[in-house]
Amino acid sequence: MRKRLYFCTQNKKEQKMARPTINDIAKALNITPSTVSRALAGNTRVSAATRELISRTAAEMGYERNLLASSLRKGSTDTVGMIVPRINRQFFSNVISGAEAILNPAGYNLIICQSHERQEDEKRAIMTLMRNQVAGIIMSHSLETTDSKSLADITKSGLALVQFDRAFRDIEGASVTNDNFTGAYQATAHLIKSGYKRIGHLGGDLLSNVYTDRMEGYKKALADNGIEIDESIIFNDSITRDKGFYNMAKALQAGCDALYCSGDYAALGVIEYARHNNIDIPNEFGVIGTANENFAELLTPALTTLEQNAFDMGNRAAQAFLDIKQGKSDAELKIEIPMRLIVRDSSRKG
Amino acid sequence: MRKRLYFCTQNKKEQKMARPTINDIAKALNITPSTVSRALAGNTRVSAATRELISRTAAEMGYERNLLASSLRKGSTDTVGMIVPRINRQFFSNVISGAEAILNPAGYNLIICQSHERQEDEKRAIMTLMRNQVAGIIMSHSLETTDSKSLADITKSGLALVQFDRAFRDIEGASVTNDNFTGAYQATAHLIKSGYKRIGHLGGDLLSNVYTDRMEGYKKALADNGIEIDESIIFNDSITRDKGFYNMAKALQAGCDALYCSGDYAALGVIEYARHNNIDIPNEFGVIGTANENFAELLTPALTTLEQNAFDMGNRAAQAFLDIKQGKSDAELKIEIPMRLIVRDSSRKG
DNA sequence: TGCAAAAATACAAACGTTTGCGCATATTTC
DNA sequence: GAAATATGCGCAAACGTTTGTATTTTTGCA
Repeated sequence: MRKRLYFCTQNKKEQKMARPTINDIAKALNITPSTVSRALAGNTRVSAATRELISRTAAEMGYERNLLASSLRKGSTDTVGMIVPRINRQFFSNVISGAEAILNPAGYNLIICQSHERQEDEKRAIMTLMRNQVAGIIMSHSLETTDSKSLADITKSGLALVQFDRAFRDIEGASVTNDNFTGAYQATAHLIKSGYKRIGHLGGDLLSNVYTDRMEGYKKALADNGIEIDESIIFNDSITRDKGFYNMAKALQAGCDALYCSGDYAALGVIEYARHNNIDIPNEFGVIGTANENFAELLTPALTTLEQNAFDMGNRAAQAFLDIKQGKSDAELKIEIPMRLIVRDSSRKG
Repeated sequence: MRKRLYFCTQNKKEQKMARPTINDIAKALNITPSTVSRALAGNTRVSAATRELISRTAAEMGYERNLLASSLRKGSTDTVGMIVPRINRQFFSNVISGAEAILNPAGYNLIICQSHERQEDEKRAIMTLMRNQVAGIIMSHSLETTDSKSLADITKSGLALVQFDRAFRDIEGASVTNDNFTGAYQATAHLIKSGYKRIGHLGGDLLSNVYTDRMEGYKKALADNGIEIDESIIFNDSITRDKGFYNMAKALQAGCDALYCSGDYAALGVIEYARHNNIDIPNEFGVIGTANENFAELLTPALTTLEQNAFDMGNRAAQAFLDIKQGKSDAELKIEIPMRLIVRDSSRKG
């Protein structure tokens, strides 16, 4: 079998040294590895004196616990997996930061995977995470993922699952979502109150709860204000900048004087179309976006938008994971976060 | 000792089942675990027939290799660690994506840590990654980290190290950086050619090579064009929006009519100050930023900026890691990427 | 001083893989 | 037809921990 390189006290200066193990420490002190292990774990079964001695020599030798071995033996890891569609979206990277802010202090580490909005990548990510024996998975599913089967497999194999933002409702485990319905309701109501008369909607893919909920909120606000719903000014699958630009033209043809958009990028397209065609926002036309992307406040006019507090969502998703580990029942772990309407120039009809 | 839950063929429907191991597969087929292991690894020492049989039943039983055990035995993992100051910065998240695009197909997984620009967090991250036995570390050090000691420890313990963007030059291992000097030179030269006469500089912390190089490039461009360097219009430690706003006032007092900024956020502050004070950009005042943040093109006026191709940088950093694994010498692995000047309205003097 | 109880440490198995070696059986070679 | 080679698989050790149990040492107390 292979030989082990034993820890050597710098016989050549600056030499690369094999990492010392608890066995090396044990050998150096003429004790057994089990005592070393217990000592480093702070177990009181080993005397304070040797505990001190051990941790000192461990530090001297530059010992670092091998988490592979440790986790293998213990049968559990302190790693949680996180799957997001894309890491380079303001929203998702902030959710990640938020989750990290809770999980790191709790002793967990994060391993991040991207699905790139593809179901296949998502499945691969789930497999990778399971193979790495993560303690749980926090995820927002890809847009391609329309059935919840692969997510169900996660909980079935005993892993903690927390869905966030985009969540299947028929799945056991925790979920943290925005209250998209109420948010969209408020945004639409704000447009009505501001005096816009014919308000359209740029929505997203209706296979996702996120977008159906927003559309429903939009419709309810209209209905509650006695405005008839006109399906011809509801444009689904329209959350990109291009689609926003394109559908703004259609909305204008249909006589709209305002749009509630399910995404800031779509709203950006709307503003750009208006700029190109000398349409005065907000006086002639009102726009509200969703997400509060970092550019929203920087546009001219600054974009009114529905904020989804990403960092907070990450916090709560992480907390939900910890709660599951503590044995809280799933029922208590379906969390809805209110959205906040940030009113800026793009909806201030003067 | 603890009992193992053996794999059970769904005695209750939908029951949570323990993950099957190669031992379970072996038992089911009345062969030994070693054969199973070899079969699943595609080893030709086991016959094609049994190989087929094994991989079929493995699939049936829902077997997934336990990477903890595998890596422990093999003495190496397929995980590489990545440390960035903040994940929710456009630049860093794109570098991560770029690295992932190379590493995933090569069979590696990424574990991401944030230093939050704090040296302590960075050290902790390094420790965590080492404990997790990563195959290498790709990182951009925190601004607080002014000596390269903790980075040196990485290579000393035999890990592959790739620095990107912010890199200590005295460290063995690979590095991928922007050609900040030439980039800044070009940006400044462009301002000169556009007819601006008194060009100042909003720089960053001079403890970082990134910012000293940019300042040197700026100075060289002035010198090459026969313009005297005036230290009073060089503002260091000024890469935030606030500082940009604040130092724009000072630059104006000092008679500047243009600024080359080491960051888009600083340039944003400059533009905002100009807007508040009715200063016409670009006619009265020229601005160039650095980074091409996503908002740069959306500002009014659109911001001329020096692009640092983050995705490409991630690609190359990952490739450098793979090269190290292949045994390429460090000398070949000091890579400089050219920057690209994207000319937009903010520097078009009319 | 002796003896039980308590404290400190040692022993050994186990986590799930991988892999060098050995041992059969099957195939080739002269 | 015997010797040499290939093929297919099993055995057992090892990776570095953790932990239940056993053993030794120390302590307290009569």
